[in-house]
Amino acid sequence: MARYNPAKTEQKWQEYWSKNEIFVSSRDDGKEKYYVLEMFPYPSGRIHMGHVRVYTLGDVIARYKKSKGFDVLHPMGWDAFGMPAENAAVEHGIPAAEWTWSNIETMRHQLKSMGFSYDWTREIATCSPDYYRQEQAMFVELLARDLAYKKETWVNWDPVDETVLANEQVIDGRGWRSGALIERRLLSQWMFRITAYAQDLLDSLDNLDEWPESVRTMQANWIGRSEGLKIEFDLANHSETISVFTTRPDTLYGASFIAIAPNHPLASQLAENNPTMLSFIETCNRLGTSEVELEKAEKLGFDTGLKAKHPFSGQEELPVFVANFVLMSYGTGAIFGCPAHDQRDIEFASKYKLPIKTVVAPSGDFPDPALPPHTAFTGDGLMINSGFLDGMTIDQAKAAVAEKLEATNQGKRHVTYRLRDWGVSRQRYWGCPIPVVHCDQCGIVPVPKGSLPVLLPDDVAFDQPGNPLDRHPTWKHTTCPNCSGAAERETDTFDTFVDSSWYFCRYACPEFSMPLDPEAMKSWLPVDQYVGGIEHAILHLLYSRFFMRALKECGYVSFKEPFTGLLAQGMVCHETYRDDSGWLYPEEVEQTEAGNWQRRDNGQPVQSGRSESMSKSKKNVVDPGSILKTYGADTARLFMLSDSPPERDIEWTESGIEGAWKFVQKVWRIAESYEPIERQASKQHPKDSSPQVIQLRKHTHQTIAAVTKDIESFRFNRAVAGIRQLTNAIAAFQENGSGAQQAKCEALETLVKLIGPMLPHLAEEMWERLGFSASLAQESWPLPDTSLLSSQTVTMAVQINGKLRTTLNMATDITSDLAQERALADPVIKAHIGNREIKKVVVVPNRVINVVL
RNA sequence: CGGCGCGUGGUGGAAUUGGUAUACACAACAGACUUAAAAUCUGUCCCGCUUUGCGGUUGCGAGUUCGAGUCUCGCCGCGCCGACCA
Repeated sequence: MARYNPAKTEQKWQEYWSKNEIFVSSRDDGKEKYYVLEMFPYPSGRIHMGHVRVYTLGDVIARYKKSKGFDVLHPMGWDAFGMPAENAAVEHGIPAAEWTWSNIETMRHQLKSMGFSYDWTREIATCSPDYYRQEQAMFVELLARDLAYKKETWVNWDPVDETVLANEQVIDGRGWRSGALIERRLLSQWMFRITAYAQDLLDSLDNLDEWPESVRTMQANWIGRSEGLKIEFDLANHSETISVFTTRPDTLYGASFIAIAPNHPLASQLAENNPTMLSFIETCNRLGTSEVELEKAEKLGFDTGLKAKHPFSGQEELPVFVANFVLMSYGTGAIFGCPAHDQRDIEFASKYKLPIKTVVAPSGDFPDPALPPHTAFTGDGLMINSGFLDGMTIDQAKAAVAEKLEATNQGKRHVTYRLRDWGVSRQRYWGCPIPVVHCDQCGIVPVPKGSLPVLLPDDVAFDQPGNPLDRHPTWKHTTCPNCSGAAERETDTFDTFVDSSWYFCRYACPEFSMPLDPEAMKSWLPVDQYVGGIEHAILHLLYSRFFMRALKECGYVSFKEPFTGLLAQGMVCHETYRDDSGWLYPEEVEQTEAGNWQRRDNGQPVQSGRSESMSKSKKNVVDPGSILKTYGADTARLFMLSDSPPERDIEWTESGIEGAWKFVQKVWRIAESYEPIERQASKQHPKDSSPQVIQLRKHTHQTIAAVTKDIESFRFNRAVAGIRQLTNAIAAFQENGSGAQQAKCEALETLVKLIGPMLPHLAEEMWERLGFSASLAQESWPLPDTSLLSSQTVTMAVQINGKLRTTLNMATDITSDLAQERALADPVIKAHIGNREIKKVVVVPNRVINVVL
């Protein structure tokens, strides 16, 4: 008996699928469409285990849906712009484009060897001019609709690399590459007006019921809607007014100061004639953005000398501070401080000896002796010391203050969001050029659609820090499309999140001459099932949701939610190993008989650490390439599906992959040992079969029902468990009597169909061996025979006072009375009851009988 | 500090959504086959006891219920995310 040879078999079927265009999608109006998509990879060089996991999950769904009769769209492409290509250019002198395309080549080959059912004719790469020209065309339209604009914003500036850094690239106040101290700088940046849709992005989350609750909550928190009041404070000694946003207007009588952000316009104005204030503001701006520094940062203020008039009394004057904890980017950039009822304000007030006036009386004991001193009371209570508000609840007081201030035009109810507009400018080379020119005469002029794409130049130099586009001898010099005078190109490129905000649309019409083909959009979009990592739960998904709304406004699409269903899968983890020299790869260590770890090369002891997400920096990675070579794609796929549910992290283990390998071999052995019988005969199941034969048939059909349900709900680990049980039943089946061959044949054919989406190569090979000539990939999913699903008898639990005492077999249609009678007649139960009195008997049909004493 | 999630054997995890806790595997141990190994097959495998049985067990403690891994409250522990959002 030959062992299953994955290398040979897998290649055979991959060639077959490709040659016969099994997975090339085209719309057939007779069928319902199903678009399944996994997040496309960044072409970093080689695929990693995370890719294997997410693409396996998507492939199971795609193959399953195809067998259920859907017109499936399952494409793949490349998120191909981004920093690593530039780093390769800097470090190894390889042009970014060349590096990227060669990585794509390698990874495409690797993905193909995994046997994924992609329609490769629709492949796209975001770095291809065919792709980014369309992105540029869409940008021009967003610009025309004021959904894109240029604005001065504060950014993290790395003075050594001469580039803007994202928050996550600033580590402890220093640039992640250069190590230079990061400055806050005001730079002119391109922005997308995502805030225009803040409310809709929030409201629509309610309709995304096929998304995980956690992702919806994260998005809602990110958008961060708060309702409050804008209050205008007149100044006693200045002509300006200060507009303040608050969610606690009820505490207005407790106000003891006003604080404005260091970069508030009024602060800048005052600092012009006040060097001390200017230097205070500069200190604030230098403050790093890292968590640690913010955590430690003391609340600091600078008294401007201005006095604000309390809107109610008009008499009371509140000092106006510039304070480092007030953010210009939220609300109005100014607050009123009510120390008694806000933790930040009480810290500030304690430092600067400002009054602390209680206006909300707690119902219980406050201050709570258990709490540290200087703790603000933020709970519920009734208003005191607050004039006309006294005695009201917080909510009543909020409404009363809003009403009164609105009546006198000193305030207005206002909703504000934590969400900021999306800054899309990057001072980088390897990205989509932003298609505008800067003309001295005409200002910012979009590049006309006929002149697109604005191509990235190939001949760029990385010998200096900063953006090579900016230094290119010729590229940025051009003429104004408007006046034909000399003009300069925009040298910023797009954030790569822009590229990934619409790629899923382009798959539907990869070669269309305009951004999107309306017909294709109608046929395929939105994505029915999106699969990807939880790390993109906020930004990528939110940006895509915004982009669809923007495209809808431009008339390209008619929907606004891009992803109907979302499956967020967990990470692939592995133990970490290290010794004095640093981290070690799993293949560099081995386990001793005592269970300790040591180095393979010199036997020195090695520390093993906890299991963490696979990452190159900790070297706890396993290369899919070597796994593929040793075990083949099907085994790797099975490992990813068994044991753990998709949304949870999985631990990569040697024994786990061995277990998957053994199962693949076991299934193959069953197929090998089986002599195919006459096809016609197998269809007829005789009526005089033995109970064992009927049992196998029932098991087969129950497995179909269970596995179908499990796949529909993405519980692949359960599906695998069910398939393993059926496999064990077939292996153990020794009957030869009437109907035995037919039953075994039916079980085997079913098994092959059920493993089809998970182990497609093995399944095809077995299908062929069972005597079928057509590809399994084109077969339909089995339907259970419902007459075999129900059983005449069921095992019921009999409890006494909720404690299991025995089990009894009963007919499924037995009446409750009869079931109760039989249970009470059972000798075990009788013995337990003894001569105690029965208070009550609860009968749950086909489940349990509980005798209450 | 806040938000969200999780806690079931040595391990990954099941549990018909309030109804027989530990399915399916991994590891371990014992046995069969073998000159031997690998592979394969069979058996044991939550804990305790006075072992045909009895008692206990889903992080800990309470509650609701005829019945709780599942619902409620309070602790403890772990993980992820956010971070001065007025």
